[in-house]
Amino acid sequence: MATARTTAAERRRQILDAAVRVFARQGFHTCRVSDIADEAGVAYGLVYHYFRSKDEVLDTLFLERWDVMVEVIEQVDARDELSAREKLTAITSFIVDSYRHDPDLMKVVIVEVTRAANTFGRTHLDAINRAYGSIARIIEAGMRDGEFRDSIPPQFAAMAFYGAIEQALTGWIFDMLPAGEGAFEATKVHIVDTICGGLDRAAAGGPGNEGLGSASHGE
Amino acid sequence: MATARTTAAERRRQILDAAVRVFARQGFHTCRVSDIADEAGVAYGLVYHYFRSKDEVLDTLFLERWDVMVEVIEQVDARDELSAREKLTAITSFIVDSYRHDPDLMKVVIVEVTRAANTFGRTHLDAINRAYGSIARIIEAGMRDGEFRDSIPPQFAAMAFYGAIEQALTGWIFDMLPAGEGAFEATKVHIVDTICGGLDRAAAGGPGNEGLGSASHGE
DNA sequence: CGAACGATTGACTCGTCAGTCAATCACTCC
DNA sequence: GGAGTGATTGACTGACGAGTCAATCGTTCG
Repeated sequence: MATARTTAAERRRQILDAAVRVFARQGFHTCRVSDIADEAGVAYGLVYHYFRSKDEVLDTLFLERWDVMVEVIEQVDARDELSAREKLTAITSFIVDSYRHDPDLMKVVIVEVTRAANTFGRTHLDAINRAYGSIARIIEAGMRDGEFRDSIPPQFAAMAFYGAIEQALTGWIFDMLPAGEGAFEATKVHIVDTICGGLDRAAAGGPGNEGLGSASHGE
Repeated sequence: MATARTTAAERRRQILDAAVRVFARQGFHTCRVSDIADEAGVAYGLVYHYFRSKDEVLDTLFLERWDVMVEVIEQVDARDELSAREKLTAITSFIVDSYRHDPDLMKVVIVEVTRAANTFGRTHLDAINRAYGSIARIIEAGMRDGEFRDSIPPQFAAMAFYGAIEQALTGWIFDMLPAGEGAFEATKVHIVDTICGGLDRAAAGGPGNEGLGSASHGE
């Protein structure tokens, strides 16, 4: 179908997309390669024509997404007109929107790689650390400018910040936190508000800046 | 050896302790039951004399520790003389000290169960949520008393708080954060400082209360 | 001493998959 | 048309590891 032709790239994508659904539904360790093939409507062996191993499928999925994220973080950092808090807001927005846009993929990235650093993430620790590092740099700059207090190590603050985001997504993934359209925007504000409230030199009062446009999306 | 007698309870413990070491070293999914038996210096089949399955070994390890933690959290909450911030400090202190006291066990609890909610944690989601709930209640009370701002949902704040702790431990586990004796006490302060700074109604300035004694320990 | 009973042993069974590969198909180009 | 090339198929293999179980050991107690 679809014009006598299905390109190699399309087939590969088809398998990757099926893998996302299967990993999200059954988990990486629990599913069989045949489940991926079935979901993609493709023969077992074809998966091995496009990927060296089951691991490589997950690796590809993770890196595809993570690289986009790291790049977005770095682009955000480069926008000199933004305050540190606005930068963190933009990053939060991008990640939450990534989840809104494709919850299955983010579930796989987080549950199977990021939060599974022993099994898989070990391979990707560098990639993960690159993200932490970029965030830490934003926070550090904020401290230098006097926007943030400097009594907390930037590296730790970055982990707390990213941790809060990941925690929110995890809460949605496992139904521990109410999801739904409304929750997304509200949570963005809460994340930044919680973390920055603790970083801001001045203090108190309501949330700082809201309604900042989100960073442009991946695909 | 050891006086003709090794009681059933001791043997069981011996196997559990070996399992902690093996799980911490190789990961739950990667290790074989025979690895546990070998590490314990015991025959393969004996593991099945004391436990129904490999899973039950991990379950036991997790619940033993988690139950202590939940109980400590509830005890801390009951101490009316403490402010909400002091309660959070006590909880942070307990968890960080748990890691200091037995890093392998905490690594297993966090990496293999808490952070792997898809595989295993699913079974333990209730237990995990009980902890979040107790923390949320402490934060909610702090809001009622005017100690904390009430613009953030307590449930979310609890996740951010626990998330920051877990993130710090994860950082130590995977060498992403400097560990070492000094780091433990400093990190306790940073965790509470980061989160409460964002929760405190008033603001600014240095960390609030330091040097609060930690809650009494498990065993 | 010698049942009796639980602790202990480790070889074995049995199911499960990841990965292989020889065969077939479909398209292109001469 | 038909040879060549790469995509596609799915039965098969080989390894691995959880859990079983019949046999042995050691202690206790009559």
